[in-house]
Amino acid sequence: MAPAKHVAEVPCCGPLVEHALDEADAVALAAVFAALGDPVRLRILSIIASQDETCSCNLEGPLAKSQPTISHHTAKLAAAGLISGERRGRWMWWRVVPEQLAALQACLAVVDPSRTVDPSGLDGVGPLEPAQGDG
Amino acid sequence: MAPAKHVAEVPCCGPLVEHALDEADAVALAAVFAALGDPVRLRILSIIASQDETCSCNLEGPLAKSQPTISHHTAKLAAAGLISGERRGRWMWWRVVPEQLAALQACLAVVDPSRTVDPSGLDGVGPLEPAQGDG
DNA sequence: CCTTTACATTGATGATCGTCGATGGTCATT
DNA sequence: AATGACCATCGACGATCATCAATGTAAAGG
Repeated sequence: MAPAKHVAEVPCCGPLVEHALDEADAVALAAVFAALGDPVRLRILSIIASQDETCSCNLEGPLAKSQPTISHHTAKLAAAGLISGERRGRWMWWRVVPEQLAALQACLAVVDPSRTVDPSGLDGVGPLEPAQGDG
Repeated sequence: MAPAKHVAEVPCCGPLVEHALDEADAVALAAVFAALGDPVRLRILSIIASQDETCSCNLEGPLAKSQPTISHHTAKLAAAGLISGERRGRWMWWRVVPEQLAALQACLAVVDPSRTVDPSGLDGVGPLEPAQGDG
């Protein structure tokens, strides 16, 4: 089958705080985030990103998933444009697409200080404050 | 009873390329990304982020969704720690949690340029056109 | 206290997703 | 050519999700 599956694009090249997202853009962007919304895929991406290239056969072991499941998840990540696969002999080698991750980062950019946001609230914004209130 | 809900935290304070994600961390992180994996929630977050505070009543109109649906989505975003709600009189006011977005950004941090990323293979993949002035 | 307004919750339904077993195709080896 | 190894796809099942109608709960006003 042709590997020319539709690769999801990140439509929001700027922070989403600038303006309300269009519906079409929201659908496209949500598809990319949805690809990250699974623990198995997140671990796959993590494993691939931690190395230069990763063979599919190296994913089944650590993730304790069957081969079709791994293939399914890698296909989803590839459709989201987060990884790109290359076939070397019998093995499939995956690598991350840094540009796509960078694009997601841009979408998650919070409002800059120049914007009219109460500075007192953003002053102490640094690491993650353990503000969990379950108790 | 609403505040008793467990607010998801981003366990991965560093880039996920550093090492393979643990399963528990992957589950927690995936929950946050899954909250962003829906177009409606993405638009809700966008609308809230584009303003200082947003009333729930201002969301049903632009999104063309029923009130329970909006409430459901805002609750999910709040459970993911992406927004935080405050009740002022009869209205519910939502605002983003910049720390959580910043934490997600950190997780999406790609490997720094010093690492060996072959740009030749990424030349033709670039969905991101740098020509995005947006202004 | 009662009415109105606004948000949260419940129950139900249709759709999507994650997972696996089975099958087919492609490449390397013999 | 035959065999084995490896990956993608298909079909199916169970689980989760998104959505809405109806109802409950909390706050503001007379």
